Parts: sequence; C-alpha cells; structure tokens
Amino acid sequence: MAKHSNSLDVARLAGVSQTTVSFVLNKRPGHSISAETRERVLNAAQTLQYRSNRLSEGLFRGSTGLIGVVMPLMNDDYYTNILSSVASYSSDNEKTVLFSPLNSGNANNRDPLLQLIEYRVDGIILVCQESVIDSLGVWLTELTDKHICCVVVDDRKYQTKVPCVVSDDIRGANQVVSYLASLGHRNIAHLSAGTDSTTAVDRLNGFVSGMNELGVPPSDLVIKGTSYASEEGRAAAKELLNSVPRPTAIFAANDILAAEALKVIRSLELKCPEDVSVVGYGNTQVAQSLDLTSVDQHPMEIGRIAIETLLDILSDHEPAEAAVVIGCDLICRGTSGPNSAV
Amino acid sequence: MAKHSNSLDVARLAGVSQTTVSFVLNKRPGHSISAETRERVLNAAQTLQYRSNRLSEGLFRGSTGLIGVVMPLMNDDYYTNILSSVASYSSDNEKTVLFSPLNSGNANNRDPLLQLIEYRVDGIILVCQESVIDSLGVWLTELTDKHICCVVVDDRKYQTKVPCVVSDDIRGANQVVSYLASLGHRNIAHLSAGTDSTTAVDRLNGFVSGMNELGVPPSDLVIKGTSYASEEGRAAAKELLNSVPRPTAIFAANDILAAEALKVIRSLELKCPEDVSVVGYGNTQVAQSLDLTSVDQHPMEIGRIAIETLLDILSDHEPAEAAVVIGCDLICRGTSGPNSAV
DNA sequence: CTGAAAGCGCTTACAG
DNA sequence: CTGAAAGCGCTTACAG
Repeated sequence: MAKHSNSLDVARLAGVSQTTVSFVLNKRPGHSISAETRERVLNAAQTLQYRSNRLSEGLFRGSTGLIGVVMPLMNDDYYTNILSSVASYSSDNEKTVLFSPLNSGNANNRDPLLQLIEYRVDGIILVCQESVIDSLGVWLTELTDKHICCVVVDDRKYQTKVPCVVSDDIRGANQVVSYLASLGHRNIAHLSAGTDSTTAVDRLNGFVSGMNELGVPPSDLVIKGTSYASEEGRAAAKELLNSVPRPTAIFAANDILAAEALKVIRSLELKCPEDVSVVGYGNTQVAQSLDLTSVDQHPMEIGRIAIETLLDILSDHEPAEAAVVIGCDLICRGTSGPNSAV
Repeated sequence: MAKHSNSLDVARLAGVSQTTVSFVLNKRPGHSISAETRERVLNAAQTLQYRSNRLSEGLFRGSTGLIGVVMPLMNDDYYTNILSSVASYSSDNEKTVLFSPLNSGNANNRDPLLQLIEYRVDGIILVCQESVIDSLGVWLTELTDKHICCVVVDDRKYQTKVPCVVSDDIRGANQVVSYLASLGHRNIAHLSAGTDSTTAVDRLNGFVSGMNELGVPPSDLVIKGTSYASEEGRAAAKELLNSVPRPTAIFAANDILAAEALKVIRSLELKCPEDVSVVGYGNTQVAQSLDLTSVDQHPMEIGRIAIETLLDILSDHEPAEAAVVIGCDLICRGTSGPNSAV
C-alpha cells in the first residue's frame, strides 16, 4: 500500500497547526505568516516529500482538476494528435487528463462516461465516431442534467446545446477537387468511406459539390467504397481503376484508402501520378511516408481549441454555443500531377 | 458548477440512513437488508441518478482505482496501441487511466510523475523513451519511497528494482538478418537510428550479431543513420544506396526510416525488391500502407502484460522482479525478395 | 434489520 | 501571527 505523508505530518514536524501548513503551502495573500514559521513548514514539507492530496482538495473545492477525455483509440494519428494536444495543454493549465477509451474492442465495455462522472471530472471532451453518434443525445442530456461541461469534437448535431469543434471536411474535400481540376483533371473518382461516419459523409458531400461546381452532372460522378477499412477500400479501388473510362485522378476519403489505391495502381502496372493522380485525407504519417498529396486537418489545433473552449467555460461560465470549424490545408506531394490525357 | 447528488440525498429520499444506502449499493454480504428497504433505496438512487463519488471512496479506502500512465505521445502506432490496450484492460478491471504525457513539446513541462502522485494513483505504467532514461533512476526511487507500484515498459535497466516489460528488439533485428540471408542477401546494410535510444541500440546490436553469425566481419558492416527522424534518415539512406558496392538489402530501424529508404530507391530509379530489398520495424500503419516487410512488436500485448503485471502486484503484493520480454514476429510483404545478384 | 459516529486529508471561515 | 473546528462524500466498526 502506498505511503504518503499528509499535512498533519508536516504540521507536527514543523511544530505548527495544519492550518498554518495549508496557508504557507497555498500562499494565501490575506494571512501573513512569520518568515521563520514559513521556513520551518517549507523545510518539513521538503523533508517529508509532502504532496498535497488532490482528491481531498477536490472534495472540499467541488472541483477536481480532472479533464475527462472520451475518444476512440485507433491506428490513426488524428486521434493521437488530438489527445496529445489536449493532454499537454491540460498539463500546462494544472489539469490532468482522465482517459476513457471508446470501442476498446473488449466485450464488457463499461459506460465510458460513467467512469468520468464517478471521478467528478470538471469537464469532458468527447471525440465522436460512428459508434458514438447514437448514444450522443443521451450522453449529452446526462451531462447537462449534472451540469458537467462538455465540448464535442467531430460532430455538430448538438451545437445548440453544447460547444462543438469540427474539422471542415466539406471544404477540405472541395479544395481537393478544385486542385485536381486545376491540374486538368475532370474524370475524378471518389474512393469513399460510405455513409456511416459523419466525416466520410462530409468528404463525400464536399466532393460532390466540388464536382458540381466544375459542371460535372451528378449522374456522371464515380463513387465507390463503403468504409474506412483497408480491405473494402482495396476492392473499391480495384473497381474504380477498372472502370471505363479510367479516372485520371482518385480522391480517397483518407490516407489508408489512398494507400490501397496506390497498391492497386502498382499492381495494374500503372504509374502515379502519370497515369492516375491520387489524393488522400488526413495528412497522417502514412501520407508523409508515401509522399502522398493529402489534406491536413490540423488535429493538434482541433485539440487545442477544444480544451481551450472547455477551460474558458469552466472559468467564465460563459455558455459558448457556436460550433468552431477548424480549417484544413491541402499538402501537395508526389502522387498528384497534371492530367496527361489532356 | 457540476451538481451531483450524494448518498445523503438518496438516504433522505428513501427515508433511511446513509449507512443503509451504502450497504444496499455495495451489496455487503454480512449485513442483510429487508427487500422492501432495498427496493426503496435502489429506486431513490435511480431517481436521483446517483453515482458514488470515487474520490471520497478513494479517500476512505486509501485506493483510488486510478492507474497512472506516463508515455510519449507521438505519431507512432506503437504508443497508441500500448495506451489503447492498457486503457481498455484497466476499464475491464474497474480501473481508470490517468494520463500524463511526456515531451508535450511545450516549455512548461510539469513533472509528469507529480501529477499522478498528487492524485494518489494506485500504480503507474511508465513507458520509456530516450528523453526519460536519465530521469528514470530518480523517478523510481521517488516511487519506491512512497511505495507506489510501477511497471516500466521499454527499458530494463532497473529490472532488479521494478518489473519491466520490453520488446525483444535484439532478437527481432536478428530475425530480419536471418530472413534476408535466407533470401540470398549478404550485403545487408542497416539504416540505424543511432545510439540515443535503447530500442535503436538493441536493433543495431541485433543486426550486428546477426551479421556476425553469417560470418560477415564487423569491419565490413555498413551502418548509417543517427536518429528516428525522417530527414536524417533520408540523408543516411542516400549514403547507403550510393555506397559501392550497393547493398542488396536494407534493414531500417523503424518503418518511417524504411519509408525514406523506399523514397530514395524510387528517386534513384531503382526497383524494390528487385534491386534492393527493404525491411522496416514496428509493423505500423505505414508498413501496411507501403506493403513493407516489417517486424511486429505486438504493442497491444506489451500493454496487456504491463497492466496485468501491475494489477497482479496491486492485489497480491507479490514483488515480481524479472523482466518480461515480449516476442516479435516478422511480417513478410512485398518489399523483400531474393537477392537478384546471386 | 437499521443508524449514529468517527475518520480518510484537505481548506476556510471564525476566533483569539 | 496562529489554531480549533467544521465539512466535502464516502465507508465501516460498533451499538441497538
């Protein structure tokens, strides 16, 4: 069992009361303590390696300094970067992250929110994903019932009730289409991730609207793919690349799918970007390693805004309502080039 | 400010004492409660959406149910997978992860351990990295002073003092060499990550010993590279591929470096694996996307063993001492093939 | 079968 | 300038 010294231990060693210890250690401005007593307390605390018990503090204050983070944890830099940014920013603001994973894969999934509530977190950052969307409404009312502040990332369905931070996937996808069009491409196909995920739908919509702006009629749009899974992506990529006429450019809904497209291109002995240009989404490590043109969503920025928003609400009680939309940037690399068919 | 109902609220609504509420909710075996009272308490708890305050519980019990995790958070599936596995396993065991990032990048880095100690975590999983190695000794004595259980991942320097879980990098690297040798390669170069990181050193050593077993004298070994950073890796890969005679196979210390080697190979208009075979390390998303032969370290398994070990110590007080070495597996993909020069 | 009381480790009015 | 006391929300001997 762990052995921690407490403020009473410090008090005894310094020959003062607990009150004095608390005053010295918390540097209360009102109460002045004699320099000599101060010194004695500080020494005692040092000697005993005293660390204040944040649980007790929290109990008294009604504020724990804990920030709950609920998110899926998958092989995607996106989530890692958000977590990294939230955690480091929290740490800078004397907050600590209590982490609750989504879809841990294991069967006995405890309610991820419940754990956080039981520890009386000051606020929650909830990063959404398909599997969560259905529960979201219930969760949010549970949180508002208990007056627990929450910021939702990656979904804006409830933006009137709770602050949301989302990536501008529609515009990102749109930018990709404009960029490919500027390279002379018209026969652009979309390797989609289906309609289960909000982000996939947004990227699809951005693609469609971009193509419409180019004057391509909806009936001529070439779209395949049903999820972010690489196996399905591969099959869809094959269909796309075997269709006649073959698209001169493929816009994939994420970098993993783009990687699958590249594999298929290679297996068909086609060349990228000479025969087919490929653009991904997310600008993950995969994109960098593949020299893949992709859209950077700035996940660190998303995390930063989310935690900043949460901390703002926590201190000001200002009920921010609007959704914050984080812009994205197209990063051009070697997999995209001029349409050689022109 | 958050509003939670407490056990007194429940007691009042049910018309019983706090004691009874506690007994009902915690299903104490000794004390029997009349079915009718039980029902009333349960209903009241339900009505008030009562959630026990784990901080108060922890204060009383001297055990918080919090597991501290200290790790770097970078664009590497390895850490993400460890965290994912630790978090889900913790959750399954009624524990919650308190997360403390390493190298958050920001200047005002609070001591990552301190936060965890202040929240009186039951135990700590410490995933090492170059930047931590120096502090490790100090940290460990701080933890043992306070009798806080700790499991160290990725370093076994202190295995006599604390349980360690490490990946078998030496053997992994060794396997790569054997595999490449079995394909007829003899002129195998190592794209190293230098000597700052323990893992990089182990992979280097595994490579060297593997080559020695093949009968290649140390003086003939070709080794370049100084870190896991892709820029440096790229430069080193260029040197390797321009050396005479050109290596017929390159073993890179991780997948990112391998990806850089592949880029250089392409830029030199060489073919992989026909002209040069490439093998990475980590079997990350990058390896899958590049169809890269790589070594899977089973990070989920590493995380699982780490948290299992910690939970064992926590419940049995058995002072496990030995280091657990997690095996790894070579995953053969398209970037490695027979030595065509044979 | 049920409840009053003490205590986990803190902090802050309130006295002196 | 310093301390005794109460209370944050729980749980568990100990009574009855």
